[in-house]
Amino acid sequence: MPEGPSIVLLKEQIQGFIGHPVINVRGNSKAGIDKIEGTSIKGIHSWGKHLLISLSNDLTVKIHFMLFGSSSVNEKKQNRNERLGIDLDNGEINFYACSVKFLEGDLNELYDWSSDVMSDSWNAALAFKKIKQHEGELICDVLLDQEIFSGVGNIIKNEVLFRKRINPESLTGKIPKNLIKAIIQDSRDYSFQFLEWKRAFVLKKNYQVHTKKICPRCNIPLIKKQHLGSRKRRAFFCGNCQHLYI
DNA sequence: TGGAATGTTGGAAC
DNA sequence: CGTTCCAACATTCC
Repeated sequence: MPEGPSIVLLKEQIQGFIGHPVINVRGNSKAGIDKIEGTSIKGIHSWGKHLLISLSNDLTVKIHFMLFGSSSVNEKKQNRNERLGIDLDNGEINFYACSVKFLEGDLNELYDWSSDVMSDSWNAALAFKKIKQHEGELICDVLLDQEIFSGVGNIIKNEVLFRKRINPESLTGKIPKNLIKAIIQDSRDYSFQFLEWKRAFVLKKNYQVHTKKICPRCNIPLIKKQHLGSRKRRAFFCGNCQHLYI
């Protein structure tokens, strides 16, 4: 469940555990999860693809799902070992195949919430400033930069570039400023659209280009590049209606 | 059915 | 010493 909106959805689903005591801690994580025992849940936050569970002992559990991670709330997955399971007095949350780490100290010092496209504190003007430092990079790489667009993943990248009609191989510095601003705006708008489609279990059927073969605008074959950019991620795009700026 | 993917880190290699 | 490359992680889907 890797991209930012999926983490926001999970965060919503476990809000009811805030303020509740931990009854038992399970799992094969080597992060020292016994530190969770005897605490209660103080708060639940997210930053980009990070799920952050703050505890009453002032530690925060940071969950990152990487590519394959998953979770289940108030049930266990069959035939799977939990990486981390937390039993509360009103339910349980289980995490599988994810990275578990502990953070110490004030989250506000550790995270810049204004770079999270899903955050109330999202700052589009700041994103624009940061992008100026990356004008020599391809736009497909810049959109995946978690310091600029925290929470944007490969699906959101492909869909936003299609929606804004920009070829992923475009050189960032050559894209007109108004279009850079449009990309920044849509990275947030589309992420919230992604959230609502995911919530309604209709995300995948709403992909326009990601994993698709035909351009829904031009009705011609899409281009698929397997390892595009310095991040070497899959790109799906239309060579006709997505303009290349070089 | 096997290969690849909604991702990141850390260490080796250059 | 900076950068770039690669393995590792480990599950689901087509």
